Amino acid sequence: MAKVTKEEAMLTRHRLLDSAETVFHSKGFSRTTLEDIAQEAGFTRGAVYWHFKNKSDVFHAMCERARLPMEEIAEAVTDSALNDPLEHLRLLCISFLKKSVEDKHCQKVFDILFHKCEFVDPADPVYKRQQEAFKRAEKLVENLLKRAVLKKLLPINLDTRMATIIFRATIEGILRSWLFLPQHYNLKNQAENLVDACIDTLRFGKTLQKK
Amino acid sequence: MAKVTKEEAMLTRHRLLDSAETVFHSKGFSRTTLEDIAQEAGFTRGAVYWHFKNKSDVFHAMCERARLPMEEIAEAVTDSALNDPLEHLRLLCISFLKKSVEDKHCQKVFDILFHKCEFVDPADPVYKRQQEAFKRAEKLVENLLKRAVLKKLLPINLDTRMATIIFRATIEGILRSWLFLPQHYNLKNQAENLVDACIDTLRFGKTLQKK
DNA sequence: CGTTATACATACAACCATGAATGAATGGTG
DNA sequence: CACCATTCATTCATGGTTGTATGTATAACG
Repeated sequence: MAKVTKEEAMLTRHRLLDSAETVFHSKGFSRTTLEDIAQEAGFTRGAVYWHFKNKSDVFHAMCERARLPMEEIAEAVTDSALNDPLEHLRLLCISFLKKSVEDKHCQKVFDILFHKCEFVDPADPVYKRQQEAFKRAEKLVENLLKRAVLKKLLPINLDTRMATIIFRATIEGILRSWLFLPQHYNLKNQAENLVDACIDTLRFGKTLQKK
Repeated sequence: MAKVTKEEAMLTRHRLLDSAETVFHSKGFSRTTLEDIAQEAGFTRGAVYWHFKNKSDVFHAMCERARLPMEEIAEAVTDSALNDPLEHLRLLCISFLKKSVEDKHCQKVFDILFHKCEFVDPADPVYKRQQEAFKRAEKLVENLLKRAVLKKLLPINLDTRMATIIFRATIEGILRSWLFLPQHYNLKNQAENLVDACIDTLRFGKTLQKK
């Protein structure tokens, strides 16, 4: 028993990543061994060490794989809301939240990133990934807010900097809290309302306006 | 060299917890050894095993110690804003955020809880602590919101449930994001504005009103 | 003032995960 | 068809951490 088709090899790679998702999710990053991951997928550690450098590399690959569906969403939204930056932001957040509820892969990976791993070494690729994701999200939001202001969809004197910070923090907080206690309420049903409420803050809040 | 005063023993206990804070914060929970904690404080593992059952027990004690200053804040606020539930909530959040910035102990512990440990086993005391802290915060917020509605400080038809969820998530998200990138902006200066913006959402948001 | 429990340091045994080294079997390639 | 690289399994050596057991000096106590 050894040596399979290239396709089969890619399949085992994905099975290993699936396995990593489940095991990381149930045991946490630090407590899972490569033995756990291999066994869950029906292989041995040899397979893992062939496809990946070490445990951190498995983690990195797992995150990278989960990134694609999210980017697809972003592109789909960009196409559908071309000239309305505020609607763009709205749809982006709603689909982001809904996707995190519906897609079990995304859900697990986000839950792992929020609650089942540690961010310690700033040189760690996963740490840098998160930092960049944060900054990218901020730039995206702030850019959309500024365009919305220009189009008079938001108050002319909106403090876009503070608005961005609080808006992004809210979306993140909503997802993180729900992942921590999913049975607490139905996020899938409430996603629109919650996002709309966030946008209300931008529209009607006096505190976020300068001077 | 052995056997010191009871006071000295209490002092070493606190020094070990200080040490735990710094080491957990710099290396993360899973990567820190009891040897690390002991050495940082100038003791050996024997001292740690005398004062605590194991590493989880150290962690638990560390959290427990950091809890007190936060509760003092809550009490101080309760005294100062007796008949204005909305102002109560406002002061509570502002002082909570400011304390997290000013008090280095609180800051480290929160950073550890957010980014440098894993929440896996629901039976783990620390996991349960967090769950209960979450639920307590929600009840506190919702209670204050309901009282504010009764006092006509907030719209009569406010959906307090959703309002609570989004409000608490925002405050948590703000703190977490700032801890992740503290140099991103000055939270201490902006705390009031951010909290006021959250309260604006409750006041002026149409989406959070029922029907 | 003698005894005992305390507050640590030191020493020891056991386990477990890692990473590399090796093996084996087959698919791809000329 | 022969050879080599691929894909995984198996084995081995190693180190590092844990928990406990033991040692010890002294503060607390009667």
